[in-house]
Amino acid sequence: MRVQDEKNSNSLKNRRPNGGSRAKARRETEETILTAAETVFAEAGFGGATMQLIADLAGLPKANLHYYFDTKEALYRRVVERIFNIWLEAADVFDGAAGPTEGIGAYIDAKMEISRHHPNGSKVWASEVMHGAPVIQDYLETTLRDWTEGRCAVIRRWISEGKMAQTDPHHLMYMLWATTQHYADFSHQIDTLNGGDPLSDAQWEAAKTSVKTIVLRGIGVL
Amino acid sequence: MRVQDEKNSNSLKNRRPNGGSRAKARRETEETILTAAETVFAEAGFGGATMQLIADLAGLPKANLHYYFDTKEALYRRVVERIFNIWLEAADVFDGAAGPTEGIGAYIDAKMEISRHHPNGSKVWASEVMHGAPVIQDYLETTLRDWTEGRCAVIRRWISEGKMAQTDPHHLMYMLWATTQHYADFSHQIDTLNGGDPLSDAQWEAAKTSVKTIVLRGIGVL
DNA sequence: TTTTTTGTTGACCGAATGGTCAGGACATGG
DNA sequence: CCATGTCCTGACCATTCGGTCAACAAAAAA
Repeated sequence: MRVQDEKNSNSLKNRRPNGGSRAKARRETEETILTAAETVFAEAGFGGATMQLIADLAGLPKANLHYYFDTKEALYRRVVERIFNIWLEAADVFDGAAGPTEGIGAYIDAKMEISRHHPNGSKVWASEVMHGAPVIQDYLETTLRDWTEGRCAVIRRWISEGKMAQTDPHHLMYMLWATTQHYADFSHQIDTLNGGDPLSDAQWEAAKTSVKTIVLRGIGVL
Repeated sequence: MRVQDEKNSNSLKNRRPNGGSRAKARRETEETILTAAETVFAEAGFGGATMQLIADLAGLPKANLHYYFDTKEALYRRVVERIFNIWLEAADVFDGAAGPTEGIGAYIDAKMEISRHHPNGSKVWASEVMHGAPVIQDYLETTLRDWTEGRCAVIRRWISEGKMAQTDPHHLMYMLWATTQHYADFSHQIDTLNGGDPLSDAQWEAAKTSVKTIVLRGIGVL
């Protein structure tokens, strides 16, 4: 419900715009489908999304989607994996930081940027987790768990070194995730409370500053 | 996908357990259906939920659901409205507070309690907003907007009275919503990172304390 | 009791959906 | 040129879903 009709206009795919190789064209078509799928899954959820809707948005016949992705669930899985990887990239800025001011501050900035530029991905991820992670449960139990424990260890070290206040690392992580991703997942609500307009550049900067200020002061490093 | 089969066991509804009035029985049946619907909508999303699944969980024939609620969308709307009202109740503790320590602290406690005891409701709300609020857009533009502006005015007053640090009220509200609702919406992820177990009583208390500590210190009232 | 209103239900229907398939188009390699 | 494998697509199918309906049961009203 929503996802405007794209049958004859504004499709993501212009047929054969490249003289490139077969493999390249394949990769581009896959990317087109994945992007369209991400949008539709984000706007309608897995159950509400239809292959026809995705096909229309991608500007391809429905049967073509099944040539590249066997099933709706396989396509969905690829979309979620794609997001998960982008999401993990933000970890880089966390690592190698001298202390919480730099590390957590940069992490907030990075996550806020992702929320701004990949809101659909964030929504699909949120929806997947909310529904019990039927597709990516293994990721949660392996990659995410390891990643989380690693960062929590860093936080604990910062605490023991007196670089920040005594704080439960897990709940701090949850607060960071929740707050930053909120700007993607609840963007519609935020826009509505902003008079119906998306946040401007300045407002995004203000958001980042507000989050960083409260969190960093909240862990005693301001 | 999920929502275990409840066709022959454990149904929410025991047929005619009351000698009460007609109106009372009606209210009870409606409540049974609404509770079942809330669970199914939370676990499967609007598109993934089926009337049959809700009927099975409620222990009623599907046709009976349509006697009480005309359409799936009408039933969904009632579920969302129900949640919205519970969610607004938490506003009470915000009002009449002498200052941010008391008001915001109590608000966090109240919202955390809701996340703990109405996780399905919170998930349905989150899902609705994430998908662009097709059903409750009017609530966002009227009730929620008014409510938000009211609290922001209070926060601004506290700031001008020197009771808390200079803080953007909207972004503070978003942080409160995001952080507290995260414990409901992402409970599956949190449980997974908790070794697969739900948070214990003590862990819930620790969560509340952590959130309150960081936020209150973050706005300069600790 | 009889009548009327309210509640209950299995069977059914049209529409939509995920997925299939046979055949055609097209590029590549010989 | 032809042969071959890749890519594309309209038409089609089985299943499922939301919703309807007519008949039935139960309670209230008369």
